[in-house]
Amino acid sequence: MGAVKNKRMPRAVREQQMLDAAVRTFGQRGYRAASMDEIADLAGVSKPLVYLYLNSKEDLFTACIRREAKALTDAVRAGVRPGVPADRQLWEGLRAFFTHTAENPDGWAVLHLQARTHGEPFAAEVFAMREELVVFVTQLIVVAAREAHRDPSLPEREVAGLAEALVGAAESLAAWANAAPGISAKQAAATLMNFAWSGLGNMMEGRPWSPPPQD
Amino acid sequence: MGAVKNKRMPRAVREQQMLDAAVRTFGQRGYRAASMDEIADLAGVSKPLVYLYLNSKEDLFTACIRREAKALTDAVRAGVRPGVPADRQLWEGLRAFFTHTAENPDGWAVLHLQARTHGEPFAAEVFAMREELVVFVTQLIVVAAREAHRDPSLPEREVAGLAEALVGAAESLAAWANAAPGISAKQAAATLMNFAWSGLGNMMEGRPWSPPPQD
Amino acid sequence: MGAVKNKRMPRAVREQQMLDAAVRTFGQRGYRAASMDEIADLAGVSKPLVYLYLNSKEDLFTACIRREAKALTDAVRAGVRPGVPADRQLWEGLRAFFTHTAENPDGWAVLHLQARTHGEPFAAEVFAMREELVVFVTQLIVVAAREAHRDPSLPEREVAGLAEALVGAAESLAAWANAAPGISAKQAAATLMNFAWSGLGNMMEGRPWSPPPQD
Amino acid sequence: MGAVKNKRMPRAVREQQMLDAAVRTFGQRGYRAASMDEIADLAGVSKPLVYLYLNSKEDLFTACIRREAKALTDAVRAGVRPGVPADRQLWEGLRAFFTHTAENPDGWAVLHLQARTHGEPFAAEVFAMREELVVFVTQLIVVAAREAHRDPSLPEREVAGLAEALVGAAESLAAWANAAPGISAKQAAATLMNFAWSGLGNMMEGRPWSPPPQD
DNA sequence: TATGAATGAGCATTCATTCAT
DNA sequence: CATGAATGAATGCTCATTCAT
Repeated sequence: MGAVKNKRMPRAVREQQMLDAAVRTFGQRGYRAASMDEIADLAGVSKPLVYLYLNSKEDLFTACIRREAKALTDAVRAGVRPGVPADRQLWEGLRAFFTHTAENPDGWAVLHLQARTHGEPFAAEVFAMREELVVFVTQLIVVAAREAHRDPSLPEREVAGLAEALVGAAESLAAWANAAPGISAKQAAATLMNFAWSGLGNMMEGRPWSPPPQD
Repeated sequence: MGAVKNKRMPRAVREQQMLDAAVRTFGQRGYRAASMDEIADLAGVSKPLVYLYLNSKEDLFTACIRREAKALTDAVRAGVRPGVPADRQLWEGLRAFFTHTAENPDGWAVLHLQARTHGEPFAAEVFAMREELVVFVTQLIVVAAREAHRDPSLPEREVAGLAEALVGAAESLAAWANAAPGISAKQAAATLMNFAWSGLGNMMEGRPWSPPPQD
Repeated sequence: MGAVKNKRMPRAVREQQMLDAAVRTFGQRGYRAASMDEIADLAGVSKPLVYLYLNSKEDLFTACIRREAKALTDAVRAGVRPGVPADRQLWEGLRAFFTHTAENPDGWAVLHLQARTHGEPFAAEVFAMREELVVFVTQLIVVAAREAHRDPSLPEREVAGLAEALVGAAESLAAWANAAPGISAKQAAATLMNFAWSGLGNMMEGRPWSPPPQD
Repeated sequence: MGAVKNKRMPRAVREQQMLDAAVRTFGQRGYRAASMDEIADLAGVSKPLVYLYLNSKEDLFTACIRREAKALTDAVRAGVRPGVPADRQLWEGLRAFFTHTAENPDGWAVLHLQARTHGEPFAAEVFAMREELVVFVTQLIVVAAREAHRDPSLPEREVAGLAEALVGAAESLAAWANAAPGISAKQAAATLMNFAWSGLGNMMEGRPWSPPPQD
């Protein structure tokens, strides 16, 4: 078995152990390739107990997705201070995002890779979380436009596309930063922030965005 | 069966039929959920013939990935005219990319969703293709910097990260454009080009990148 | 849960509650399909308590069979007045039989359908009850023959067969009367009594048996 | 394995072997207690082949019911000569019925015990067969009444009840004759015919029905 | 070139039953 | 008197893969 067998634990604790094991297994093997046997084993319990508490493989997977989605959005929200300027908020959010995904690779794999590839119901769960992030970014873009004292002339659909592109780039970079050794969460965030805020054209004109000195 | 049964066809033709069926099935059901039965049926042949020609499910999946990866990179390359300025080349590449993925949703699903989620060997195949695109973009960035008559002061790793972010954003937008009705490949390309070249900051200062008029 | 949870009840009462729940569940789902979980739940107790009182699923099923068998034979016996003529006794017994089975469909299902279909030990229990009824009917036939002032010329084995046929017909009609709406216990008893006493031949000669007027 | 392994048989043959094994297993163990493993083993094939040919346990059971029901009704029909008088036809039908059930105890157990106890869909299958027999008997009763030159004064529902009782008695006696050693199909048929045609009352008056001498 | 016949191995799920309190 | 926590052992079903023709 994969864990020390602590017998007779309260239900809530056992459930978390099971979710831990499930996230790890789903993240590494994939939804279909992960077997309930392996998950139960890794959690240090028998299979029937997993079913007693979490009903089915589908329900277990959904529970994993929900837990990890909440953990990620909570982490991003907790990393952003509401009062500061929009670009600053974006920067903080990105840092929190890259930090969390780096620290929870299996959870991130479940959300980013597995949940989207195994049927509507699961994809819908991640989609909801993703929308939260997209909305958050969209608002920041709008606020930033207002702060720049310019016409908020960007049409709505355009803004949606930009937010989508930004979130997509972040998701992609998270995998890149995890794979490439020596890329810290901070570096990943800086790269993306630069790209998003200044654009390639500007950067090459020697006018990059630069992170606040104390970060 | 899914196709008219034409007996005794040359091997090359049969293989393409099988790959067509496989890409469609893998793209829609996922690697594990796709059964060899369904693929053989959809291809209009018996299962043993599939094995005779393509050896195993893994090999078949790999063959799908390779074919679709080649088709995508070929499409991008074919869409870019070598002589033109770097930003123009980038724009053309993005258009070709979004057009191809929109026209081959199953192939794109195989590459973007399935291949990365089912183990190292398959992920490595897509990774190779992705690298081709990243390298292509990286070169464009370097050339653009040179064309801007500036020091290539961007450190190499930084450039790699930018290219990565751009490709990631493109991949993400491909899914978005496919899902949202009414978003054309051209619109998606424009959104991303604007975002990448000018950056959010510039765009809000009223200095967006704008596509060449004749496109 | 299926019943109000009254804590701390005397054992005898709890046992009856469990048997009630078990008869209902076994009767409706069948022996194998009935789960101890469902029975315990319907009885409003925890599973270990069911095991504490009734030992095992087999024992529980046996207890159900015995209780229902006794209830049925008691009902038949109670419905028959000893002093009256044999055909009259048979008529009273049939009425009691059809009335009881109509009022206890789950119990009757346990005896007639479930107990006989799930292995020797259970079938033997019902067989014993059935024998009681067959013996009762056999005696009535013998007495009737004597009352008719005829030689008891019917050989013993023949009489046994007749009783068997009568009981079998009754069992079959019980299901029929329960299924067909509008067939009362009395009607079912009359149909069978007529059939058994007069026979088809006689009935068609216009000489049916007729029930006593006051019934 | 339970049978000699003859490899590579045509599908139709294998299917019959599987049905043979299934009828035997279902008849002896019951629907739920019978395992697909045991059936496959007894048929001398692997489980997947059983599923390939018969789809599911439910479908397999249904196939058994249909085959055995058809065999039984065919046997009864084949045993009855259309031209002869009604009581003679009934007698021939009963003989064929008892002979067939005695020769196919497992098939009879499937129909009489198992199919009726495991859910509506299965019960409906047997019900259909039973109805055929009931209709057959009902017609015989009507014809007999006409042949007796009497008013067909028996109301329709009454006749239905009589036919039901007769078939029920036959079913019950089939089990009895199978269980009691030394009771031949002919004896069982005679007992029932006597009971049904003459009635207990008549028999005790010394006026039994008697089988045609040549039988 | 092509296929009907066949299987070993694995997987999600359920259930009767017991232990510790 | 009563229960929450836990499991060993099946069971129905599917799938990738091969053999004989």
